[in-house]
Amino acid sequence: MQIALPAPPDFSFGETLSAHGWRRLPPFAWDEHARTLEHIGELDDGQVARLRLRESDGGVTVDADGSGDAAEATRRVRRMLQLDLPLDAFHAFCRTRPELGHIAECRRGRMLRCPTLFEDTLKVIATVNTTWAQTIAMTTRLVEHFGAPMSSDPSRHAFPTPARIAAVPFDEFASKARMGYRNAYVHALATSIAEGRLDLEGLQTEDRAAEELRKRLLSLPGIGPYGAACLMLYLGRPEHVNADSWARMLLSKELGRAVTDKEVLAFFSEYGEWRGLVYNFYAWREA
DNA sequence: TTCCAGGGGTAGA
DNA sequence: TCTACCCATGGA
Repeated sequence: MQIALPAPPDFSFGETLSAHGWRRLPPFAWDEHARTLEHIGELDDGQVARLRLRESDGGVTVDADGSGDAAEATRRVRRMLQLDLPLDAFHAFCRTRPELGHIAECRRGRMLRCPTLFEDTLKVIATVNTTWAQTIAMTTRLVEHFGAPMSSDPSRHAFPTPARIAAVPFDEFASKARMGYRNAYVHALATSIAEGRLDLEGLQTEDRAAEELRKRLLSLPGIGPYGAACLMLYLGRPEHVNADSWARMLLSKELGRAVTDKEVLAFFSEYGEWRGLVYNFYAWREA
């Protein structure tokens, strides 16, 4: 099955994929030569489908394996590429600031997301207080041990659903996932969703105030100010800066001294409602 | 051995 | 609201 998805004129396939490291985390696979992004996911009906995305004239072409539903494939790709995110106001703001002009010029502002908020959330938890190599290793173990295999190629797995993680006893999950103290966060999160006590995906469809959304995200196990800011950014609410060790390092380099998270936040406060996006696409991030 | 990496939870002030 | 401390894991 092939689907041609039109994209808005301010969309850039390459910029969206390179906005952060998500394309290097399984079950994403990026083919640099073919400029193709692959993702394997378990659909609502339990089927495991592989989506292959590539840039095409005026948008994106999606090749979907298996007999999956075109509407669901489309919905997942639109979420992954943030095709429904309006960027005109952000780009207009960027054009008023010399240091941000490159963002509008290069059509930056969208960030690759996973097909579900659950997958994004687990990956954010896997970036906390660890190295990027460990993040890749933890994510790989989640996919290989707990994700549903593809019927056409059982060596390839989807990202695990909450139900699949919740079905595994905690000790077994911890010994296979090896996520350290994050084991408890991930298993508790998956279990609360699987048991119907938490509607995580519902958080993104309800029209709630930014602060209310932030409170809900902060209440999730393993999600603090950094994680909540990341997830809000992915949900199109960029009014918080996901101050990480990279931000502290770069700002301390610029100021010639050690800086705190608070100083990082103060540095970007002038960008108001756009500060989260500005931070992620600030010129120094290209270095 | 010790430190620490794209922080979070908790206690105590 | 802020600080101090601990936290599992694995590489340097």
